[in-house]
Amino acid sequence: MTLNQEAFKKILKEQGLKVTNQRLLVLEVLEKHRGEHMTAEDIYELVKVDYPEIGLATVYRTVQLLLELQLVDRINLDDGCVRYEIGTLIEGEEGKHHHHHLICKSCGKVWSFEDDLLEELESYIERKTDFHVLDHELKFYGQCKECAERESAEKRK
Amino acid sequence: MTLNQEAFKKILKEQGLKVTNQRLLVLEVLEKHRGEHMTAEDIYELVKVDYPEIGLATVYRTVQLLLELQLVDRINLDDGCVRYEIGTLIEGEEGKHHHHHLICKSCGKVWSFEDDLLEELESYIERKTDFHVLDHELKFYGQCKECAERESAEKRK
DNA sequence: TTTGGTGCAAAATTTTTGCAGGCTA
DNA sequence: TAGCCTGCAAAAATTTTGCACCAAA
Repeated sequence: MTLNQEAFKKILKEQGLKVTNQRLLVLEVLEKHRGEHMTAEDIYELVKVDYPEIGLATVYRTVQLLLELQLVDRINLDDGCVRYEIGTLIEGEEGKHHHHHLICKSCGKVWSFEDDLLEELESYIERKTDFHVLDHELKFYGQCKECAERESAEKRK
Repeated sequence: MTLNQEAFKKILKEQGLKVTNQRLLVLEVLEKHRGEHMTAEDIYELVKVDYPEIGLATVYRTVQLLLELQLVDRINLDDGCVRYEIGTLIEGEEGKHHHHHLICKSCGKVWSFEDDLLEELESYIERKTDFHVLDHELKFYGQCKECAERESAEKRK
């Protein structure tokens, strides 16, 4: 049982929510797959290995809960399903420390990109508009090295 | 018949595609609602006013086509449906000139925000990684002025 | 014991697809 | 006329919901 799991239990109790196996297991799967972008179905399949009686609806309800507790981020990679990724808050770091996503239009693979430049843009928005920024999501679409090379090789033929 | 419609016809013909009423009407609706974020269903309802025999499947197929021709942008406001917005290319301006979206977490309203700061970040990514950036989508989540005021008024009670 | 949580199945939503017929070029 | 395009309906895919039962506090 990891420290994160203890922290999660504490958060649940503080919110008057119940600690259940299903909730612990969903969080555990997300933690073990940190940095991946998992659909509800992905999580469901992995939890089922240790806990076959879990239902898909519970996974949906649990990720919704984790989202509200701000323990996971929701990402949409435009492939028709919503994806979830564990956040950094649970590790004790203060403040959100998001990364951006680079999505290859050819093969669909996704890379992460760390950057702080948006803090600047967020404070600019706060100054210029009446909008209070809490969070952001930034995706770059383009082409990865492999696909660029493959396509230029195909052209040369 | 607007100039844009003529330009669109030309593009279709250049691509060996057929000019149909349905395609012209979908584009026209998107143009008349420039700056809005329309679902396929929204477009369908509006086209039906002038052309009741159109089918929803045709709208889906047409926005997909417009996307491939880079005449519209796809946006996902995390409300469960994909939205489309006419781009700026069709007006003759060269290069993409995207705007970002400010999404209020309380009321769901969406504002646009013009900015060029991301060009810088894009070229930084090109330098630092093997990824060739073609496009981006940036969303800010937060709270609009009205919702912030309403919530602080509710607290004071 | 009480209340919230879960599993299951059905429903709801959004989007895609197959096919026969229609329209553009 | 030939083949792309369309409308319709069915299918697919994802997510939500109702309800009876179960388990945590």
